[in-house]
Amino acid sequence: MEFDSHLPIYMQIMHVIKNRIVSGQLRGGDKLPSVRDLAKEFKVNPNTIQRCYQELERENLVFTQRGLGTFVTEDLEAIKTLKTKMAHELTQNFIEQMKKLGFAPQEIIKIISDRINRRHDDE
Amino acid sequence: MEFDSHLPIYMQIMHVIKNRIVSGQLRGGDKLPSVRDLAKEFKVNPNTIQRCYQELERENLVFTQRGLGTFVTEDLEAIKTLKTKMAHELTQNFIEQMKKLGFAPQEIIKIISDRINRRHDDE
Amino acid sequence: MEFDSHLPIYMQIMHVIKNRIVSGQLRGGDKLPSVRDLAKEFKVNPNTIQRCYQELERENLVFTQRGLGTFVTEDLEAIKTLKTKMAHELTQNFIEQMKKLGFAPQEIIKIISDRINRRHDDE
Amino acid sequence: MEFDSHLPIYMQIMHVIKNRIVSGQLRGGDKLPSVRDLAKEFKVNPNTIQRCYQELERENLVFTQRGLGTFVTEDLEAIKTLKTKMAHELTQNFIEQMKKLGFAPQEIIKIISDRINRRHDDE
DNA sequence: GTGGTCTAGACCACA
DNA sequence: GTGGTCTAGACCACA
Repeated sequence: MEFDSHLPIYMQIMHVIKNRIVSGQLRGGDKLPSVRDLAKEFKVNPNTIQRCYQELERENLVFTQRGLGTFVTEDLEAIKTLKTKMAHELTQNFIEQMKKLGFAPQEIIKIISDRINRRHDDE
Repeated sequence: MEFDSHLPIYMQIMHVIKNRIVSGQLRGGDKLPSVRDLAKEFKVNPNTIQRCYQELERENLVFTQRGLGTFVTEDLEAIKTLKTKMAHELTQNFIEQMKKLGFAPQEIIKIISDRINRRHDDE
Repeated sequence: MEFDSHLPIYMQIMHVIKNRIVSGQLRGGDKLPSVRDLAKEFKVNPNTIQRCYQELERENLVFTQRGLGTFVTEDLEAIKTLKTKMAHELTQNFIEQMKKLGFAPQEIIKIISDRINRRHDDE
Repeated sequence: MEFDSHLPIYMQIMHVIKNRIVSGQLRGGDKLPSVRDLAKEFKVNPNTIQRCYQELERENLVFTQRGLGTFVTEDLEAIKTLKTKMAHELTQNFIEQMKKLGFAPQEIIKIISDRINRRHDDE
C-alpha cells in the first residue's frame, strides 16, 4: 500500500498547464504568464513555478527566450501526442478503478454511454 | 487552485475496504481483519484503523460485535447502493477530466470503447 | 468537573437491594439470597456481596443471624424512611437537572404531568 | 445486571456542552472554547475534546471553521429539539426509577409538585 | 491560534 | 483476542 501519495506542487502545476495547452486555452506560440504572475495566481513560491517551467521545457512543451518569457511550443504534433498520452492515462486509470469495483468491460462502456447521453448534463 | 489534496490515511483505507466490499472480495457478513492486523498490513497505527472502522460503521457498511470483531454489513442493498455511488463518482470525475483535456462527449465514448475492445488487454 | 464517577460495585448492589426492599419485592423479615447465590446472580466476587450486606446491616436495613442468613429489617418505619429518602434524592436530582436544561419549576411539573397522563404508557 | 456504566469522558463532556447550549449559556453562533482551552479546563487530553467536538458537529449542534474555531449551530430549531429530547430522557428515567421504588404515577406528580411548591428552595 | 490527523503506547470490557 | 477509550505529543493546513 502507498499512502501519502502527495504529488509535489510543481508537478501538480505542470499538470494544470498541460491541461491548458492540450485543451487549447494556451495555443502553440502563446506566451505563458510570467513566473511571478503565475506564482501569485497559485499562491506559491516563484521558485516552484520556475521549476515547473524548467521541467516543461525539458519535455519540449514550452521554450524560453531570454528576456522575453516562456512560450508554448509550436510543435503541434508534440501537443497532439501529449493530449493522446494524457487521455490514455486517464482512461487506463478509470478502467482500472472500475474493474476494482467489480465491473466488466462491457458494463463500463454502458455506464459511460448512459452517463453521457443523458439529455441534461447535471452540474 | 487546490493543491495538496492529500486525503487522510484513514479515508484512503476506508476507500480500499469499500473497494473490497463492493468488488466482492469481502462479502456480507465476512469478518474484517482485526484492527491490529490491518494496522500491521498497512503499516499504520492501530488508532488509524480504529477510526476507519468507526467511520465505516457509521456509514452502515460494517458492524462490530464487542469482543468478536468487525463484520461486513449483511444489508446487500446497501452494498449495491455503494457500488453504484462509487461508480458514479469515478465516471463523473473521468468525464470531467477528459472534458478539461478538450474532448467532446462522443469522443470520450469512442476512446473508452476502443480501449476496451482491443483484442488483448495490454498489461 | 468530575468524570469517572464510577460508584464502587458494592454500592451499586446496595442500591439494587434497597430498591427491592423499598418497592416491596423484599418485605420486612424476608430472607435475602445467600452471599454465594447473589454473587452468582450478579457475577461478582462473593466478597463484594459480603461487603454489601455488611453496609446494609450498618444502615439497619438488614440483620444477620449466624448460621441462618441475612434478613430484611422488621422495622417498617425504617423502610418507609428509606423510601422517602430515596424518592427525595431522585426528585432533587431530577429537578436540578431539569433546571440545568433551563426549565422553570412550573414547567417541570407540567412536563411530568403530561408525560404521566398520556393514555398509553409507551415502553 | 449492568454495573460500571461509566460513560466515556468525551460523551460526558458532550453532555456538559449540550447542557450549556440548551440552557442558553451558549447561544446560536457563539464560539466554543478552543480544543486546547477546554482540554485544560477539564484536565483531559486535547484529543478527547477533539473527539467531543467532532461528535457534536456530526449531530449538527456545532460547526467548525478551519483556522477560526468551533461554533454553536445557528439552527435554533435544532437546539429546541435537543432540549425537548434531553428533557424527555430525564423525565422518562426519573419516572422509571420512581416506579422501581414502588410509587404510583399520581404519587410521582404529587411528590414533584410538593417539592417544587415549597416556599423556600432548600439548598 | 485553530481544528485535524497521526503515532506510540496504555488500559479497559467483553468473549 | 477483539474493539473502545485515553494520554502525550507531534506535525499539518488554514487564517
